[in-house]
Amino acid sequence: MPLSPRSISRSTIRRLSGYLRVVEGLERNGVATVSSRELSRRAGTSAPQVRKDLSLFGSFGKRGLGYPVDGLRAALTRILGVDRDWRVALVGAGRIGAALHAYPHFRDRGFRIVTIIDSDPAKIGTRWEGTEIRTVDDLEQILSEESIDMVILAVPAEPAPELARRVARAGVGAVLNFAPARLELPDDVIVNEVNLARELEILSFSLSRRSGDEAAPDREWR
Amino acid sequence: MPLSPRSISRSTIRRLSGYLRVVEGLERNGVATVSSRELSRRAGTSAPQVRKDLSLFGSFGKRGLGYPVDGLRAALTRILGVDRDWRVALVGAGRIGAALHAYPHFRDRGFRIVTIIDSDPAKIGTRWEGTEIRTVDDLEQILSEESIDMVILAVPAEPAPELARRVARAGVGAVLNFAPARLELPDDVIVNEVNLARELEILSFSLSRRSGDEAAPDREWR
DNA sequence: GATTGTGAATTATTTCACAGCT
DNA sequence: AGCTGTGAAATAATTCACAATC
Repeated sequence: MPLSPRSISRSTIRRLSGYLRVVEGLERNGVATVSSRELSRRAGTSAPQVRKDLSLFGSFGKRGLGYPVDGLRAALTRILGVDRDWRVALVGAGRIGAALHAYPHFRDRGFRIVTIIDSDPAKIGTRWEGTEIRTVDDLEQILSEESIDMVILAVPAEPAPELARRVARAGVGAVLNFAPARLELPDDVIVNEVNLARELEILSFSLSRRSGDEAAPDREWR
Repeated sequence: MPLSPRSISRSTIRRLSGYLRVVEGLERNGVATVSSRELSRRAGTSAPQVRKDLSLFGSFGKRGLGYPVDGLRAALTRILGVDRDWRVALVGAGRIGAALHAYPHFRDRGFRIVTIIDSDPAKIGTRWEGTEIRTVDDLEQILSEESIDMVILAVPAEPAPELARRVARAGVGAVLNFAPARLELPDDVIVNEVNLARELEILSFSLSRRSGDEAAPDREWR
């Protein structure tokens, strides 16, 4: 029963998030307990994997019975740090920014977009659902004054690395980057990347080797 | 020099996509060759990793010199299957759908959104940049008539699993799922999930264990 | 009888280190 | 001398299997 396991892999965190989603669904349906087998089925992994993942953080189940749904939901919420609200700044008020700003599941999870920042003079001063769009010129000041915990960076690739550096310098500890550019930030800033084109490339890769590629000579690639 | 390596991990594919992005940038800057060291630095991985990843598909470099940028770009484009156009259907014309439809990097990569499908009667018949929004009632017929290769599923969680089944039944081989729901599809359909809330949860998890958690007793989670 | 929690075994992935070209 | 390509070694992740518990 490790209190703070030394290091948790990103895959494990992803799965924990999946378990939380499943367990919330079960709770809404009034299910009282769930076995690792059932949970794994619904989360798309294996039962031993579920038990191993959870055991990294404590002992939440009862042998012979399974896991209490409410207790597990509470534990996962706490482990993932979503038992509190987080102050989020949206940097970039383009189309992706707009979609993210309106995304209901962020709010449901306690991710509160409390400020929006953009560089387009036509947008500065306008409001999205009551939240004013402010100028990127004041980036550092806004992030610091608003006690921002995380930044969602939804800007084009070109300005992204420099903006990310400014965000980091303002003391923000975590960045979710939607720009197709690699951010080089100090180790104490957590960066998570979402590259939308890459997700389609994975499909394209897999589809490509489906049919007729068995005999492709590698000479073709010089 | 394996022609069609048996199985390639998802991590490897992700990295290949990263190498392609880097190499395209180098090419635009007129760089002729790149070493595994330089490439790894720019892609955020290690030099042996780059060499291992590439060697899974062939031998693209020259000892003593490095990799020719143009040849490597061509090879990666081919490996990832983005040396051709793909016919993509967007299912779900909400805000996320709108952002994805306008996303320039999809088109740049040959992912052509040739049809848009929604369930909202108010949207059916209207057009986005010339592409008509069609009714989900005709989903199967549209996907088949339009020879759709991939579907981007940008709908709420509730209808997602059933819609995905219909997409699969229509013979589409790949789905990029933005709905926070797990899709259960036959093994011959490739599914890739993007869960936006999860990406913030990863940040939240990491931020949470930054400070003051060393002594948290696990009793608190019962 | 069912199911967890967990060390041990297995499998997968990454890194090392060096022979072989340029 | 510099750098790739790759088997071998090391590390990480997953699965197994079973004692402990309900």
